[in-house]
Amino acid sequence: MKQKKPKYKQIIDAAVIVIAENGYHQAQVSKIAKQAGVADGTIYLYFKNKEDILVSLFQEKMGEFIEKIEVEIKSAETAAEKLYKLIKTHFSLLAADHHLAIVTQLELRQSNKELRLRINEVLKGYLNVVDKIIRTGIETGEFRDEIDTRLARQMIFGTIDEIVTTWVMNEQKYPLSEQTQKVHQLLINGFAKSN
Amino acid sequence: MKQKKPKYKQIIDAAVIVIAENGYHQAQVSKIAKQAGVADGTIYLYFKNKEDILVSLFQEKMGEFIEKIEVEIKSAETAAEKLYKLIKTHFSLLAADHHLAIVTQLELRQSNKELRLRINEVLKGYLNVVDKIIRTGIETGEFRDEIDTRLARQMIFGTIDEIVTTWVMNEQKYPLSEQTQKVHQLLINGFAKSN
Amino acid sequence: MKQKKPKYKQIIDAAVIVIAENGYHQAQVSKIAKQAGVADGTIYLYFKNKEDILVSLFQEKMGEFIEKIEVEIKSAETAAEKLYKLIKTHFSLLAADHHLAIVTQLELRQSNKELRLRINEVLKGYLNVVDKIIRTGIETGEFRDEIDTRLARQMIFGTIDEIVTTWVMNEQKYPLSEQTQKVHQLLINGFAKSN
Amino acid sequence: MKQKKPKYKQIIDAAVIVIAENGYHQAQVSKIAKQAGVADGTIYLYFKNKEDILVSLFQEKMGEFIEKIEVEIKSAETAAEKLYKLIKTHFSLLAADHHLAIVTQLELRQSNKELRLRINEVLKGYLNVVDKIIRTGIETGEFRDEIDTRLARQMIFGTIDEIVTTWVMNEQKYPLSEQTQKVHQLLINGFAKSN
DNA sequence: TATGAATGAGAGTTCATTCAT
DNA sequence: TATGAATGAACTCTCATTCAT
Repeated sequence: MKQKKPKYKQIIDAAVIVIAENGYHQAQVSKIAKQAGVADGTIYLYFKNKEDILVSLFQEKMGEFIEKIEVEIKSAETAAEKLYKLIKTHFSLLAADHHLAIVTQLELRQSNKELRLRINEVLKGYLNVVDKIIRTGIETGEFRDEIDTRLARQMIFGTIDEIVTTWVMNEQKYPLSEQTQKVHQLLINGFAKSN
Repeated sequence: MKQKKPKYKQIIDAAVIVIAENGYHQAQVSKIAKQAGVADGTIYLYFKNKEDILVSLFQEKMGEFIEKIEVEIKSAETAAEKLYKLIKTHFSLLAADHHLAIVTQLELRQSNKELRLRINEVLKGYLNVVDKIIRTGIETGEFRDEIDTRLARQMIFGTIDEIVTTWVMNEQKYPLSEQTQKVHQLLINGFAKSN
Repeated sequence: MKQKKPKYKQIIDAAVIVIAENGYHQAQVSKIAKQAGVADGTIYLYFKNKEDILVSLFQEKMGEFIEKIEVEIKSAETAAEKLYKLIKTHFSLLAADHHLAIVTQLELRQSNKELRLRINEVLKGYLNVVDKIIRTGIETGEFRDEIDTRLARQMIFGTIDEIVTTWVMNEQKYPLSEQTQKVHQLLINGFAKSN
Repeated sequence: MKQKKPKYKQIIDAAVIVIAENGYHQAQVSKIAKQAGVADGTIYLYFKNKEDILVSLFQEKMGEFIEKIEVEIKSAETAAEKLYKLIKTHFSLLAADHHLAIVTQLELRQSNKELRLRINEVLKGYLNVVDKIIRTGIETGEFRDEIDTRLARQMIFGTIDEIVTTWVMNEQKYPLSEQTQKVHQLLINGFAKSN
């Protein structure tokens, strides 16, 4: 059913806008339909239910997100460089789409436990990319080999996520990308062998 | 005035249990009242409205949380030790109260933006404690002095929070406290001067 | 938008019945919906809220009321005859619709001040009709020209209203229309030039 | 039980003030108690329930009202003069107590049917005074003897009541007493034999 | 495919009254 | 007499989803 027809993307984009501008709990299906320029009932020709819109939204956007990050990372040689590219791309992509930043950092977190579990499923793709960088770093000897991959991944994701969330909550007043260097330094120091 | 009468705490403790066991959106006032052993109307003799219960809950619990952490930290000499104590106490307190862990890591985050802003106000007390440790570390020369305090604080909080949340989402299957040493190592490496 | 669709009138008629039979404070929206044969939510497709049902009810019914009275009055020549028709039509219309009589004389008066102010707005249409009769009478020389129009209008409306209310409170045990002649006589004597 | 102790009157006067200033539906028992300077529970030592406060209020005030009117009327010779005194006193007493005017003309009418029936019981005392004047007028030959006493009484009461209510609704902007002469004229013309 | 009118379940909060002190 | 903490019943309105057209 869920075909990648124009209307499918149209509805998802409408959902991002409506949620960003009205907040999660004020994003009624009828509002999304209106924003998308379709009737309420039409939504249900493309999505099973409201939750399905949100999960699909996250899948679509996170899919693009991961794709772009993987492209960037490929061109990097060392694990440290790859981590740098990951942070930079993560920051850039969200800084470039304010609506999306609000939706992923603030609004979608208000969803119930069940929906958040499904979102976490999608998030695993991102976390796998992080894991790969860490393992690469250990294999190449850049990172200390007693590092616990899961903890390292949680540190990377937790740090980046917290920084972006604070930035969104402060209404994106300062440039996010400029923090890349420092954040990268802090994280790398945590992993790297001391020389 | 909202005095710390027995019934006040009784209702807050009931709220923690009800929210943890039923989820944020299924935690009706009547359920909390029943759990607390009072009539629905009695709730409103101690709290202005439902939101007030939740903010008060967070204030009370976070207050105790910060108090206990500050006691532990005082007895530590170095900034590194203080950070160790902070992580250990944070992990221990949540590991010791499964209900509270669920409520703070998962359920309370489903609240709307307004309530989350008020919760963030309370959270600032915790973040100030972290800040103090970082500044101490810089002053004593344990930490590199080019460290950005805000980013370091976000790294510490983001990392700890992500670890605890994952742990709660995995239904607290593995011991949290045992991670203290490794987490501390990762973070300290990020801050410490290399020798 | 509030179009005069069948369902709009259907709900208003249901409201009259429910309020007359249960009383103002026992006329829950769900009861009105049931009586109208629609779902609770449907009410809100046609009315903004409960108060809007009541104001609309009064507007609709008073609108018809005034229309019918104006038709009757037109065919009368003298001011005295016009007044006679007004009283007669007023009595007849309420005597013909017991439910409506109860609602307008007893139940709707229990509404709060704000709603009553809005009802009074609607009532002005009726009072204007009365005023016109009085002014006509003065102009044609039937009525004494030192008469204070406002007081005369208050006498006419106050008298009619009090008579109808008493009649409703006495459970409409005696025929209302038969009083027309006497009431008219009393009022006209108040206004007419003595010969 | 209902002894005329100071506290009994104290509570009734508090009720008048609270209802006048807050409106019928915002006049909670607790507010009346506070205004009277007693505890909520104390109210129930002097009144059976909330309705009893309102009926008693009406009884007390209407009692004084009738007493004063009867005193004034006694000194008048003709029925016409008696009617004049009645109107004048009615207007004066309400003009002298703005709170009471609001309560009797606007707020108490929002009570439910049952309470209004009990209030009407009390009102009968007033209506009897009116009746007596009418009968006197007929007996002395001042008034036409084909007059229907009930209708005449309804005309008198309806007219006066409507005038006072409009005056209260217009926030008592113009002097009420000055209308006495004209109102009296209108009514008397209705009843008097033409010469 | 597309529409949009209709559905109906579900919960926070107030306040008159009681009763142990 | 006097207190005031505690009680608990009661109701409007929203919004995801359906289905006849």
